Amino acid sequence: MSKAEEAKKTITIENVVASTAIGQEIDLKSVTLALEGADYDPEQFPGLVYRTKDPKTAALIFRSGKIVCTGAKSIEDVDRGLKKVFKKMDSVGIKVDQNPEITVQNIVASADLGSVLNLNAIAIGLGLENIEYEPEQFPGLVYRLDHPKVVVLLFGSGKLVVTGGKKPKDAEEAVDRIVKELEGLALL
Amino acid sequence: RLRKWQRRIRVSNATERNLAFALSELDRMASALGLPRNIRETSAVVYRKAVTKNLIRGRSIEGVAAAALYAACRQNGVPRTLDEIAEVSRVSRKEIGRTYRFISRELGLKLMPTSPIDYVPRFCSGLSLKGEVQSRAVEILRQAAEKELTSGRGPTGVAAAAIYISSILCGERRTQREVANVAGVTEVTIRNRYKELAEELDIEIIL
DNA sequence: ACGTTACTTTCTAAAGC
DNA sequence: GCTTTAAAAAGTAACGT
Repeated sequence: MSKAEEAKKTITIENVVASTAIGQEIDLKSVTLALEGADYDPEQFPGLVYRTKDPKTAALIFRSGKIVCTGAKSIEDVDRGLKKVFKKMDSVGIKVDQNPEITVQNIVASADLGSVLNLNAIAIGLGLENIEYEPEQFPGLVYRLDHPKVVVLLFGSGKLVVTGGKKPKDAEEAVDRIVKELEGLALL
Repeated sequence: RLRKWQRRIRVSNATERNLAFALSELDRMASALGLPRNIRETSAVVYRKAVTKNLIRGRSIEGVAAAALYAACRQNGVPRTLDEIAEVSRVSRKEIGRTYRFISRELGLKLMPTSPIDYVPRFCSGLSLKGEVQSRAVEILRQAAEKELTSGRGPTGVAAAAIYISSILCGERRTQREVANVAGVTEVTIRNRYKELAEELDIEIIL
């Protein structure tokens, strides 16, 4: 089996960020008082923070009725988490459309290439103009891809992070390309 | 017609005033760090290029000047850490680092990551260590680079560890605390790096 | 010299300063 | 640009014991 196939098997989705909107304005003040565990400090941030334990997510609820859900480990968990948020809103007297459109905005995934990397050689090989590698500031090498449009963080251990994608397939394509480019340069 | 001329003169004056301020800022920081004239000139060149490409928009003159100085030190092979630049700047280390990344990319500076070797002469002189200790530290760092013991590690920490080992091997031992202070890293970092170097390079350290 | 916590980098939406 | 949220990677730092 190819190294690309092996690496793709190690992909783990670590965080999914999604946005949605209930079609209604919300009085965050009253919601804060009605929902236990709700954090709302308009001086600091205009959104109300509400956390769910299963799945573990954090929802940011805004006056406009727009909601951002972060922390889910899968797209399914985003839906489950938001369903719970909607139910809670409902129980507090806010009429919520139980099936609003949910848009995945960002997916963070990790993976393992299986062998250590020489980041210095990779920085030169992939081109200093396309890469950011400043070990004084951060141990990871930053590689921005155009297709798919994601950002990959490569580490000396061979592990990596792919972020910026909107679907699981973006991470797979990114790993595939990274492996092939590194193999082409004999750096993997 | 006349207004257009006045505007040009005004813009010109503002541009020249800003450039003069930036150059004096570069000079002030360079003096505080005791940097030689060639680096001050390099930093001025980098700053002028940034102005020519309109990279100052949305950024402070101090921030771009600090980033230009940081870049100039690296271009000349005598890097200062972001912490050292930040100490003589009014801008935060975080802001200098982000501005450096921006102008580096926009100006196509294509600088290689800082090598631990470039810190050896300065750190060694700060510890009053002789040339023999320096060359031995450099040799350790060359081997470390070949065995890929530097990927992702902070250059100053690796350099400090090599100097620590070298000082012991040469019979001019410096304590981890002394080396840590000169290199601007913690003793914990030196300990982690030197243990790794000693083991991977089969160097026996007898304390 | 441990252990723990926390900060560095990347991404993304939200409303408002 | 900033503010807040979540998450991983690995290095470094700063606490406390």
